[in-house]
Amino acid sequence: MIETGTEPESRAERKLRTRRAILDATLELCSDSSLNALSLRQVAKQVGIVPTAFYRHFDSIESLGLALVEESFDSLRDLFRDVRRNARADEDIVDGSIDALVDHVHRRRDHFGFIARERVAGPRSVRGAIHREIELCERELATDLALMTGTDAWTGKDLHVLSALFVSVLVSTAEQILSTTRVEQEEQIIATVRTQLRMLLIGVYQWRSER
Amino acid sequence: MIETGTEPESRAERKLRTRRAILDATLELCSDSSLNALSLRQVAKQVGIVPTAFYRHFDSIESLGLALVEESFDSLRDLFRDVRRNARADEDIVDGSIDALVDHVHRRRDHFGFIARERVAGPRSVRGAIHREIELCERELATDLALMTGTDAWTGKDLHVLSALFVSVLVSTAEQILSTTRVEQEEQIIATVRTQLRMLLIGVYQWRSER
DNA sequence: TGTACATCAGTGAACGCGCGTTCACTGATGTAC
DNA sequence: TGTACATCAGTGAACGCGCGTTCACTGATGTAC
Repeated sequence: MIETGTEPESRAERKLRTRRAILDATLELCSDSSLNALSLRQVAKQVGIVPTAFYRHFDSIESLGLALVEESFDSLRDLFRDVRRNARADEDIVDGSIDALVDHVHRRRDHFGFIARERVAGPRSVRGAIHREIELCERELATDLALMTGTDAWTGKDLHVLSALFVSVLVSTAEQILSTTRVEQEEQIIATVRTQLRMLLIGVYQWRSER
Repeated sequence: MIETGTEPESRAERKLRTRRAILDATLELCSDSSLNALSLRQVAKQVGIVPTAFYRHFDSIESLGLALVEESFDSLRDLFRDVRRNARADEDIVDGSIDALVDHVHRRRDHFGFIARERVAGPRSVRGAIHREIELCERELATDLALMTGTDAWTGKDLHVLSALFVSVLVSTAEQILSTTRVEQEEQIIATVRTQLRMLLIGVYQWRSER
């Protein structure tokens, strides 16, 4: 059979495309509220399918939310991977990390906003899934930090504490970036977090864990 | 007229009591979701009034939300006042601040949870009101920090940056405390933030602003 | 290659229900004289 | 103090609408032979 650019989709391909459309419609529709305030019918309408067709793809808005947690954390892990790469290559770990953060938040506003909102206001199961994912990120970052600091001055516990602090600051910064649209305000947010991380780094360089 | 314990309420008193009941019912009903997912009828049912009676007290769920922002930030300012008092009196500023935080979050779980959720997932006007209030808190804290550090080593800008960092860490800690019910987990959260603040303080003591 | 049957994404009608808001009302409380 | 009237928090019926979910269905795609 001759392959052409306008090959008709298989049934599986079409289904996947509708599923994708549902995920995208949901991210758009709950972009300034929580999944709890979103109805299945709103999603179906936005996608252009009849409400009952929704059930061919997800059991409920809640299980759709769990799928979105997974793909949102793929974006967040992309960010962490870039931070790690910048930390190895670049001259300045602070600037490199902030650049990666800003870049990824801009590129996937939808995913980062979704995590920020559902983390505190989503359905219970979605909140739980997000908390587990964040803890995973903290542990992963702690492992990376161990390689950077050496194990002489830092206990594993303190590494996790520091990792959690970094994550807090990054989450908070991401939330601030998401809540502004003015460029000059964003630049100020970035300048602020840059200084904050530098203050923090001074403490980090001097720190010796109690044993 | 002789005052007795069972004096009949005036019309104004009764109205105030219903208003209070509406505010309390709302805090309870949206304790694990956003105002956007809450209906006027649910609130009325919980209070024990007919749905239309709601309008005698508030225009909409949204304006009710703005009233709750005000009273929630009264609780948050109480916390800040206690932190300030502990900072003056106590031996250790870190322990004192954390004690005050934990105490206030426990006492007004409803208010702190409300701020945490509506800050990111509430109606636009409510989010705006919360952001303004948080900025006010940061500025107030920056003024206090100026008195503690002296103005020789710190610019006003850096004081605000540091203040914002403290607020970020406190907000993040409050959110973690709110999302757990297990005592041992809470103790770990507290131990973590204690170490985080100590790391940060090392940086703070060494910091000299660029001029 | 052609045919007969199976699969299944999406349809459309129907259900009972809770929604926000309107309206005219009731009756206890408050006020003016 | 007593009376006549005003105020207003709360009532209850009614409205049109969107909700989640059920069910039997359609018709294009996929598969077995």
